[in-house]
Amino acid sequence: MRYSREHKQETHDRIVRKASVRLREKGAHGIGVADLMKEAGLTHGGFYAHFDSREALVIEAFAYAMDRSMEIWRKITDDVAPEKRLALIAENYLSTLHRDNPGHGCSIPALGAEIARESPKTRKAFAGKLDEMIEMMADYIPNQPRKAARKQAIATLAAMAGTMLLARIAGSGELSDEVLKVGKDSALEGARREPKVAAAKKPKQG
Amino acid sequence: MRYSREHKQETHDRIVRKASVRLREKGAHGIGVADLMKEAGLTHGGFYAHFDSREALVIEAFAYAMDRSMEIWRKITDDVAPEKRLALIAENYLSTLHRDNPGHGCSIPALGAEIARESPKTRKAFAGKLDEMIEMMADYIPNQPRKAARKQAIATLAAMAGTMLLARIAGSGELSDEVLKVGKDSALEGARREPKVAAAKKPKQG
DNA sequence: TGTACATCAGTGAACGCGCGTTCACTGATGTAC
DNA sequence: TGTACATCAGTGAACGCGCGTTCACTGATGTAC
Repeated sequence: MRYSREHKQETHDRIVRKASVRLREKGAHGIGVADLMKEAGLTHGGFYAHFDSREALVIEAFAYAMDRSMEIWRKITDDVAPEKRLALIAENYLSTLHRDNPGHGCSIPALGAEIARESPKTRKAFAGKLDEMIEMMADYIPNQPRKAARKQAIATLAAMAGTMLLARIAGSGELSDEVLKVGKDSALEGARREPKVAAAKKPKQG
Repeated sequence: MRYSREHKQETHDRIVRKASVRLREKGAHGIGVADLMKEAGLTHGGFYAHFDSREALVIEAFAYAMDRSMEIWRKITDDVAPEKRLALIAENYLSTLHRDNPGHGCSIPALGAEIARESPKTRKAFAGKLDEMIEMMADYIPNQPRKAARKQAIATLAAMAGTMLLARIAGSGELSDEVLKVGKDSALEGARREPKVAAAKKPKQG
């Protein structure tokens, strides 16, 4: 072999890493193979030694981005009391820093709509990671039956993603800041409220 | 003039109408000028008699789509009690019908991310319509100071758009239906809860 | 140990294709007389 | 009234361009002997 055993894997990973940033910034169709390879310090011809197609890279880059998001969540909640974790994640998520740096942020508001329109294979890869993320959020909701925790996780993630989407549409001015602020208040309030509501609901279902 | 006075305007409107459907279905970059003109029963060469550029059509088509959404909201809430309007809108919004027909649905989950990345001009046009939509939703939240109503409108719209985005990522299976259901419960609950929190003097409805 | 060969990640030109846009032209109709 | 001309929405070929993908080639390094 020409290069050391790990060399190819390292290059592959570098392409994925750089692509995951640029794709979130510019959209799933917003940047070409040649430019993505240039980001990784390579020329475009070598692309197909690493990926079957552009779409295959999009899938990998997107999965990588979702994993990174979840890793960040784990890190920031590492030494935080269980009942405060969800609120902390929401607060981090709904920051101007996140809004203004889509390249290093959550893929859902950045790429969700586009990837939902791709081939079933791509969409399913996205859906799988989405479910992982929901499960992870549910883990951060203590003192609740699993089903209720999962519901709250879905509602919170939807509110977070929707708020970020609206904030980015609004730009970076007054309306955008207002949207982020409301999203934060609403998420924090939801985190406080939901446990009681879910507990009271249970006897009602009979 | 070759055609009757209204002919050109009618053609223009037809292009915008058809484009607004296809763009929501396929994304802001998912369909070309030639195909959009074919949708309207024309050939691509005539496009520039109606629009300065493709982007100009995207702006018009998107604004049209937002206006249509607001018109639908007005229609379905027309003879409904004021305090039930927001819940009715959310219920309609978070339906499988809406999820499975993005072409005739809300532009925010369909085009939001892409348009937020376009030129400032395009993004601002979107932001203006977003604000209109927020204001309209705030009008449907009675018995509240305006500022609180606006906050609730933003939170509800964000939750609605985020839920639809997640549901479309999830496809049309179990996870997707779960997402829609949770979104609906959460929106209805929010509509019930918020007024009490904001205004303690409001009498209970049971 | 040194030498010859095999490997294959990466290069860069080239491919076909579809895109947004331009442009000379058409021909049905409005207008002038 | 009828006739000649002007208008301009719409046509379709053509443009330059960038895209994803292919391919013959390169050359540094691993391996065989």
